[in-house]
Amino acid sequence: MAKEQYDHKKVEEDSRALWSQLDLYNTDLSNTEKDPYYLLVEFPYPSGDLHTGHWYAYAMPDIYARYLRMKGKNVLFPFGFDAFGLPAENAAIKRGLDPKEWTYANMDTMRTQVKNMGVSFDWDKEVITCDPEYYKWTQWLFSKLYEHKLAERREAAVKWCPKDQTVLANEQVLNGHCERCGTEVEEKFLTQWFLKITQYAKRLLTDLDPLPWREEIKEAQRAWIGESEGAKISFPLKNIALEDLEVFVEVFTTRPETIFGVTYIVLAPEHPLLPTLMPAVLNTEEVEAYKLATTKKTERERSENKEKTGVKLEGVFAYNPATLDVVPVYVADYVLASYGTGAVMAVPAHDERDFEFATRQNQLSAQTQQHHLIFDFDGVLGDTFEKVLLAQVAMGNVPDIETARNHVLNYASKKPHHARDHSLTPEELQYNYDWTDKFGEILHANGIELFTEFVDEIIKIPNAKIAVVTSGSVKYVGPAIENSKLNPSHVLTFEDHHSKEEKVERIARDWGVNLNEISYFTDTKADYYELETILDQKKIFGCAWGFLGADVLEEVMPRSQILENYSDIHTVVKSLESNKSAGTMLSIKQVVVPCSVDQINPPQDGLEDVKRDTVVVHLRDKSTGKFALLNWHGTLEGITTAIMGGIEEGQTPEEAALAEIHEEAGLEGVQIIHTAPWVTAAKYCASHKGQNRTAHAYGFIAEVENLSNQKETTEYEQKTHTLTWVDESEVLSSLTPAHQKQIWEILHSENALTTDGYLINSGEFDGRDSQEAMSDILDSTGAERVTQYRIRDWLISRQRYWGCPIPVVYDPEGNPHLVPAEHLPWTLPTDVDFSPTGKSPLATSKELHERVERIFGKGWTPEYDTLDVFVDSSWYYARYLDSKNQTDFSNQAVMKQWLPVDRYTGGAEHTTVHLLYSRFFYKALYDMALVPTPEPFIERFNRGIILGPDGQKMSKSKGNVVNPDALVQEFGADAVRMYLAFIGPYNEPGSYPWNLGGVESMRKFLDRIYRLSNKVTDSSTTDEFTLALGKAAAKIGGDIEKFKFNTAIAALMILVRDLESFTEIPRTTYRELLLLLAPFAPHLSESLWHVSGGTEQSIHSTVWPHQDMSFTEELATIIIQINSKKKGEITIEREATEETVLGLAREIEAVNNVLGSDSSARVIYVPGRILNIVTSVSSTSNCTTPLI
RNA sequence: GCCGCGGUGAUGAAAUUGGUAAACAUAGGGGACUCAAAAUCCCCUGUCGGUAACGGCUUGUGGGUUCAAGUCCCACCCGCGGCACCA
Repeated sequence: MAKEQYDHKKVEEDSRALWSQLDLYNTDLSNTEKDPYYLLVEFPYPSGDLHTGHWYAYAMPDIYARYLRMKGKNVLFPFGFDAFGLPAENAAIKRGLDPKEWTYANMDTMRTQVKNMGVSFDWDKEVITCDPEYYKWTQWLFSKLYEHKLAERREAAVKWCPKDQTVLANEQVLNGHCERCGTEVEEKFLTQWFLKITQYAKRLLTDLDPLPWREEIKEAQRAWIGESEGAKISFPLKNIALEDLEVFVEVFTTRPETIFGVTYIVLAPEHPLLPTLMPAVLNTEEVEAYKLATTKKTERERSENKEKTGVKLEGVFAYNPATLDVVPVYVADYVLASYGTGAVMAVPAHDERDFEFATRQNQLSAQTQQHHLIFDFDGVLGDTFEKVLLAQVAMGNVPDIETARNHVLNYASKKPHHARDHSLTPEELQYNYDWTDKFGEILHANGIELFTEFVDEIIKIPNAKIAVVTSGSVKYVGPAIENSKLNPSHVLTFEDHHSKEEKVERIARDWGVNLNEISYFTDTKADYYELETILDQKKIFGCAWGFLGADVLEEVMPRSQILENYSDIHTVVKSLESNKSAGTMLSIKQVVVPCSVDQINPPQDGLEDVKRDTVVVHLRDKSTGKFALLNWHGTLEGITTAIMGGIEEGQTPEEAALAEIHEEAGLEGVQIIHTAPWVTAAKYCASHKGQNRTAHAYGFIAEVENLSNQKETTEYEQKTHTLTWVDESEVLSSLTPAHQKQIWEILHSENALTTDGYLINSGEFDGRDSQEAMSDILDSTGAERVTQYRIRDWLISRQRYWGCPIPVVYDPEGNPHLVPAEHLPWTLPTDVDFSPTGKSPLATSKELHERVERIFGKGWTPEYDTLDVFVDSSWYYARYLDSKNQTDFSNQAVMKQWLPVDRYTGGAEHTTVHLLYSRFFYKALYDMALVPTPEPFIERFNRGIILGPDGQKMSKSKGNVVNPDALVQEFGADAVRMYLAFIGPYNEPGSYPWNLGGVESMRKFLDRIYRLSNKVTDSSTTDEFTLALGKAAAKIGGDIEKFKFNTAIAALMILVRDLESFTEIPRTTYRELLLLLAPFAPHLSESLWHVSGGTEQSIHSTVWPHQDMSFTEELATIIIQINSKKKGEITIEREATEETVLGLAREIEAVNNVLGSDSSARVIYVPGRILNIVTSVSSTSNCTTPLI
């Protein structure tokens, strides 16, 4: 009589002894009779302790390995150690241990622990990367890569971990921190070894597509490789005199079609061209300071600082090959030196980052350079003069206005002379002013009003320092100044003989500002000419205030525009500068118009396409905050839009907007408060005109003070639409046409416009689709189409000790040479100082130096760096196939049979590091005909993470670590394995909190199977048992193949529960149950196998029960539904006809009622599944109990 | 921000790929055996109404397609993961 519980310690010991005696898992790789299957787990770093994660990593694939063997496969399931790495070295530094001894001792411990899990690894194939037998071949493969120009030594900016005192590969830097220790990485410029993974970027990408991996793994790799299609465009550079510098900046862009919108060029601070350009740069100090500041910043600081910084290269310009414009050149660290060409063409209108930079740059220049305003009226105002002249006529001093004007012109003819010749004495000048004296009193009377009005506006300009310059005619302006809001500090008084130069210099001195920070408003042509030689032309604002030279000054800025805008100096500057691309302010020029197609009236084929300019105005009622919308009637019934209409000939968009508000809403006195930054378009068919239209829309937000003086609109307007007011939050959802929604969104966006559309402001390409025109634009600019990758070459040098020595030596001239194959393995010296100094520990080895000189000659020196450990692990799966081979890295014949790996399981953290490196390495070997296939792994499963019972990641500091050893002691290895298998699906990226009761419940389940042996008899099996076993075997087998161990165990539980309901179980049935249990609980199943049968053979070398197909035809449960609600069920042969089922279903009262009362009832029958009766008659009657 | 994956009871999770939602467990409740406890066995356990038979509702939210939707389509919300100034 069996006991209640099994003795897991004895069971496990006995089983292990048997397996070792039978040498069960030593795979014969040369066996060609059985189908080979290569199951690979990521080999561990020998840290010395085995935790829950290791159990999960090895015991789960073991279920599959055991299952596959039972299915008759020749399974290779090898194990080894990724034994080079920092912890060994740190143990050496901290505790004075020998890294080698420490590592080998840890491996001994881990081997025992792994064996206690009952994992069926083939230890015979074991690989240890720090073993010279292994790293000899790592070195040999490195040599091959070097010979094929895939390994290269070069100087580059590299990531440096100050804590680990070594460089890191890009893949080992997470968010600017060292992946291993979390220390913030620094940037250094060093000569290091690289593997040219970038050459394989394209193939790593395309070969990914057919792999049956989970999408998130493939996506992660794709993102890491980061392919983008674009073009390289060359911009010639010019100096301040716009002479060619014979230097070209090449930029990379993915949107070459926006080249007409380029307003500046940006170079990365590390751009190699920069030193060449410096002689042409005027502000060298500023540029050097910026470069220094950025190189001091860490990568993290650079990207954390959201504000984009940069400096302009004064005196250097780039020539846009498309627009033939000259644009400024900046140095800014938002451009990365290591990507593309390290330079970009900035299109602020259509690129988010350029937009940010340009906006910020414009804000800065507005702040720093527009603060000092000078208004110089020379004492006379043009409009005043007109009034004065009229007054003179009226008073009879002159007969007519013509005569009056001639007096004035006579005066004026002397003015330019006096302005240029400052040798005139005040006495001499006095003569010229006699004429003006005559007008003095009248000026006094009439001039004040206009001046005061002007000053009132000027004074509102925020943060502006204002000076009003008066001159000899101060006696006329003086009273005006007194009458205005100006105070004495606003006024500087000069004599007429003072030149403009003197004036400006004094202003600068008195205010303590730079000349280039002064903006000058003047009113005369003469002043303008003279100022030109002193001030930057762009800072002079002629406003045609004076009565002369209006023609010239109006060209600079029309007076009407000044009047319109002078309350906002930023607007003045912006609109002025947008006309001059080389100005201080960066223009933001839209070249792509997003275009939507009207859904209700789409354009029709064969009609003429007419362009039309329209306005779309969102009118806001200031008192309620509601917005006006139009509900259209007639043919446009159901459409809701904002106020809208066409722009008539000669109208500005603003004028049109105000006119439409008047027409459609009957409102006046409306203010435009916001203008959409971008023009959008819609295509539709104007069927009444028989034409297709492309409507450009200028969006506006306008505001109305009050609705009290709203007037009736015309009858026509009233008929076509109704005006409604809605809350701001409802506007977007109320608008019906997509284009209207788009305008609303653009009115509220402060971003660049990154969508596609058609081109404007693009010369000959205007009107063409931006995507379609791209290739023609490329051709016209002589651009080169290129594909760029984000991935960088793999930096493999490490300034550490415990790694594979790079098999390179340097001749006395410093040139690298491979260590010849006969000297491999190029062994790691032992006489070294481990302490991390930033220099490689190998440099301290006397033995290494002597070895090099002995072999290669005097003056030759060794390479001191060791290889990144990821090189070691990039090919270990090939070594498993012939791990003891002395003459080759593996075995070609065996590789041909066994590679690629059929299924590779591991952690998600290796997706972009180990997995990508391995694929690259393997492809490189494939190209050298060293491995048989281009991809190393057919399937890749990333396992989930086991969390602590608190749902947090297990860590010693949190005290939530589950120790598997203690659980194994108490419940046995099989229970721990099964609990892990049951916790959830393995091949999903989830995470599972450890449930403390879980292992115990699994143990109880195992005990139930153990106790079931009490019921075993030698009676022969019945169909019932055969059917149940067959079903379970198929289900469990299928689930194991999919790594859905949780549902496999559920099926096993159901089987056990069913068997428990019998008082007697046939021996064959019980033994088949044990077979199904074997992959999950290898020890217990082995033990029970022998107890119940007495065979000498291991259960793990027997065959998985197959489902007897003659028992698969079974009854099906058919669900009877009325209107898709379950009313009962019928168990019947799977193939039963509709009539049969319906006949039986009639016995359900509800069904019968329906079929009796509703002759139109429809019946849907899916054989083996469902019978659904669809009726409009409600089946209120209660249904009877289900039938058989 | 972009990309990917996901969202189902108190919890881990199932669901023949469009066909009985919640299998199998854990936790909880009740019972049997026992002087008692452990062990073992049995029953209940999505939610609302009802003593019950039974009925209504329910797979993040809102729509849609369909005889039928956790599963398909559209919009949105939330969580996790990857990339992130990559032009």
